[in-house]
Amino acid sequence: MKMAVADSVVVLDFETSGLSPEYGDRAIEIGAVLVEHGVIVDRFQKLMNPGFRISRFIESYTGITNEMLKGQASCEAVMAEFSEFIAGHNIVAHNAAFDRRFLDFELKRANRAFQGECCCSLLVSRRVYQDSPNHKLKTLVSHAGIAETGSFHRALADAEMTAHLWMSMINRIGEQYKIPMILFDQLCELSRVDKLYAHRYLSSLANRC
DNA sequence: TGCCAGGCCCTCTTTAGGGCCTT
Repeated sequence: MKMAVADSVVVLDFETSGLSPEYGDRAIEIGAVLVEHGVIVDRFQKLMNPGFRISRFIESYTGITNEMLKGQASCEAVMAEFSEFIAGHNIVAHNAAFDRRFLDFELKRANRAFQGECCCSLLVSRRVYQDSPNHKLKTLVSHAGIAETGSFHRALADAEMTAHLWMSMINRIGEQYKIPMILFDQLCELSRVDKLYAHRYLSSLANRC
């Protein structure tokens, strides 16, 4: 198992055949980046064959076609490999509840499990970027002045841009509140603080510095 | 072909309803 550095996190994104594994939906692509000390140092991207044809809507939405999924490894094989990539790390995702459901579902089918903590960049963004028109990933990337690294709705590109959004929010907190280093656990706590009290919470962190 | 979920969050609220966000 890899040893995680203190200031590290894996940012991940799933493309799936639909919204709910409970209704038979499966992952079709996983993309993830390992961020250490504010720098992307490793990447993981794999298409996976769900064992059935995906809908035209998903083909259009993601750009991933049934033809592209032919001959790809099974979800179980890809997730067994991915479990090694995330071992020992905490994870971040945009609307993390969605990705966490698929992560747990697919890992279970691969006889694996994830033991780390999970934080949602969407919830953090609702507190840090309260001036954004909405909190879709694409809007936030534009709002924060982040360069697009690929096509939206492809797993690795979305994971990379979510990682840059994550770092952008950390930098914004640092600049506004003079907090030189905010910890993963503190960002998780921020995501749970009532939106109206986010400023108070961050000010309290600044006072402790 | 079109549908499915679930948690957050706001307000015309809290004994609720509906939009947002993910695919």
